[in-house]
Amino acid sequence: MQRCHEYVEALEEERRKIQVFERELPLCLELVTQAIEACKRELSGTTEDHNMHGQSECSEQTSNPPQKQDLPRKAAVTEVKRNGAGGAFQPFHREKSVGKSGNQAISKAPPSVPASATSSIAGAVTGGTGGGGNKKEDKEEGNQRKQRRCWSPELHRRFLHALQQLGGAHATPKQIRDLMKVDGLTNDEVKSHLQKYRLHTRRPSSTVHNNSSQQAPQFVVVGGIWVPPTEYAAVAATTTAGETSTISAANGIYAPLAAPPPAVPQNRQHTQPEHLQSEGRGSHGERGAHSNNSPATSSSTHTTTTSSPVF
DNA sequence: AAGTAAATAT
DNA sequence: CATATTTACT
Repeated sequence: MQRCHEYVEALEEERRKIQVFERELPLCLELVTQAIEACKRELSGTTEDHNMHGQSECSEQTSNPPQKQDLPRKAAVTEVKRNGAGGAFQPFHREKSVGKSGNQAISKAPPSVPASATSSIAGAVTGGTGGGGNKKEDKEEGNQRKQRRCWSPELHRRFLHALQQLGGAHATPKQIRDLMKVDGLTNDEVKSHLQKYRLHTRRPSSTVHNNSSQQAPQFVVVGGIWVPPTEYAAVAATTTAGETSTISAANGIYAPLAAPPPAVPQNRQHTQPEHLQSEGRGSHGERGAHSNNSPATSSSTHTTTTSSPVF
């Protein structure tokens, strides 16, 4: 029994190590977890003692007792791509793109693990995708689009941090990823985020359908660097001599961080002769009759939500 | 492997 | 309908 106990502990340690690679080795985690549970069952069976101690971080402990709790011992084959080096596994291939609307119900999250991560960030970082809860058990089906990586503020924070260390948004995805030190984060994911980031940092003008009347411009993007919601003004301040230090407001999206001030389209006084119509992006039949001085033009649709991308 | 555009998912 | 994230392509 003693040995068994030690075995369990060994397994648990193993599991802790694997946990980090939840995304990459879902099956491993599952297997080890199973083993542990099996051992524990046996132990508790042998001994009257209910060794249910530190069960803290085991399988889903959803606060949903009255739920059909059939053991999820059905290893769900999850996509496991990035097998960089000696990729030992190459799961099932997904048959290219499947019909668009056909398969939406059959894919959710991999192995869910509450992951009572040790440090604060660990959770936010490691659990990258897990932004939300994973309900339905995924059913088989070889196809499974990669789980959407959720860029939690934590991740974005790291992203920015890395970006800084590399000075500027010219950093290469790989470099960034390395500095971020986030497990499971792939190059492509970073690349993608970077793309978005760049898109956003670039003068978000033109398309901006801002009516000059719209309250005080919540954020003026002056050659700034995009900063995560609130906070982290510090980061900016630290790194470079923050010339312009006007952190955007609450839902601020952009923040100033001394940078080679690109042409900054300052406030446009009600200049009407300004033909901002830079690109005739396809179908934009909004511009009906201009000469209409009708007041109707005013805020027709309040839906004009100042979009605030969140990371 | 970096950039970028197109495809999808939310 | 707008965005966020993934894929495909170069």
